[in-house]
Amino acid sequence: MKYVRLKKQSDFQKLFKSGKRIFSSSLTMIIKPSKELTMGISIGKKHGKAVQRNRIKRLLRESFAATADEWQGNYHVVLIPKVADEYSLKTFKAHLQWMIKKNKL
RNA sequence: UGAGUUUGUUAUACGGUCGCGGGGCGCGCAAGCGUCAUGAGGAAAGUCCGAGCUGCACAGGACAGGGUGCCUGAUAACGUCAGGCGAGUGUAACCUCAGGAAUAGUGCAACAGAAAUAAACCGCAAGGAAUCGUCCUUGUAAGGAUGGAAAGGCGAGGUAAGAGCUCACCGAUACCGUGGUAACACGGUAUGCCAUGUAAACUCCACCCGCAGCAAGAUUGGGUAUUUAUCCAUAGGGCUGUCCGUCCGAUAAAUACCGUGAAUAUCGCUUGAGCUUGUCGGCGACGGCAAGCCUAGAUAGAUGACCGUACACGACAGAACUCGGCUUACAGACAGACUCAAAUC
RNA sequence: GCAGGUGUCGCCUAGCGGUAUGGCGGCAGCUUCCCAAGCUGUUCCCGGCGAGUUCGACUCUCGUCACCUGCU
Repeated sequence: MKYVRLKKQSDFQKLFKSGKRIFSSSLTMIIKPSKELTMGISIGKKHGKAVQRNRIKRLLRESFAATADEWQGNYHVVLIPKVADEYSLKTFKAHLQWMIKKNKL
């Protein structure tokens, strides 16, 4: 399944106001039903300097692309990583799959 | 051999599979698909300086305000760089320095100390007095004490005691000569030295600076026509604080036709004071000439994941209009030059 | 990307070339049967960090670090 990047500031604002929040130990996910599957990433200065932040974004995009086929319905999705010492692709991927299965999205 | 100073270069490498950005080529009406090469730094950082570029009037004037400050050069420009001069630390290589003017003027110098720009507390000496464990007058500034700083330092002569009062040496200032483009250096002569520090206090002198920034700005975001209303020419507005000068009318509503993405889209956006190599000029910064090369351009913002091989097991860190510097962060590796110490020949 | 500002006791602040002020707080005492309130005394900073100018720097200058705000 293909997905589109979520870009507009107003879309983010809508999700933060009225979206449903799902938590795991490494991620917070905000979702809302829509016509197609869109994904955005929110990452702030508390996650480190530019190099660190870029790396987290890459890992999240990679893991979302890998799990995109498992989605049953179409949603707006925003991923927010939690602050940690180390970030790895495996944990992000596993947690995403777990969240999708558990909530039957 | 040991210790140290300094200047450069480099910043994991190679191969395979999947994935991302823009580009070329091919297919396709289009969406897109295939393929080819290509895709972060020495600091991309801090935004501390200087420019280009864009808008404001064609970028103007005066005052205010800000900056720079040994000399000569380099450069598009600079608060940068190079070479030199002076001062300071270190045995030395080397390193550091906002390094103009203090008789144009004003301010400040706490505490201590007799006194802080002004002189006499203790002293030293002469004369006088006396109630004889001292006091008064005059001379003096060597010594003591205070301080960051006390009328240049030290030695000799001199004197009642002293004092550049006199002299030698050192220092300072002025003039002259020589060398140097210059800062300045060296030598000579004179002045007994009217005299503190602070201008990163105000200030003076010389030179420089218009203001804003790519979220600048351009095209489209509605345009055109007509009507009405409001402000209005000694007004209002524009790019900065004020003044001069100069330029221009502005805003809102209704009707008719075409148009409908609005923190967006397209441009600005990467060929440039560009890079590499050679050569010539220059001590050098740098410049001239010739040949070759095209080397990210994103816009929620592209470099990652997995596997294999090698070793020193990989630091600081991610372009956002573009350059020239400065500053700061940084695991290491390699190369050049120099200094000191010890030993040997 | 660009522009501007602030760092002083545990917390909030004043001052600005000569070892730093006040309040809240902490501690001790008085008061009370006990607590609170009140009163009295006392404690707590060497100035975000590193240099320079100066006799002397929290203050002036430069660099640096952290935090905050604005432009959309």
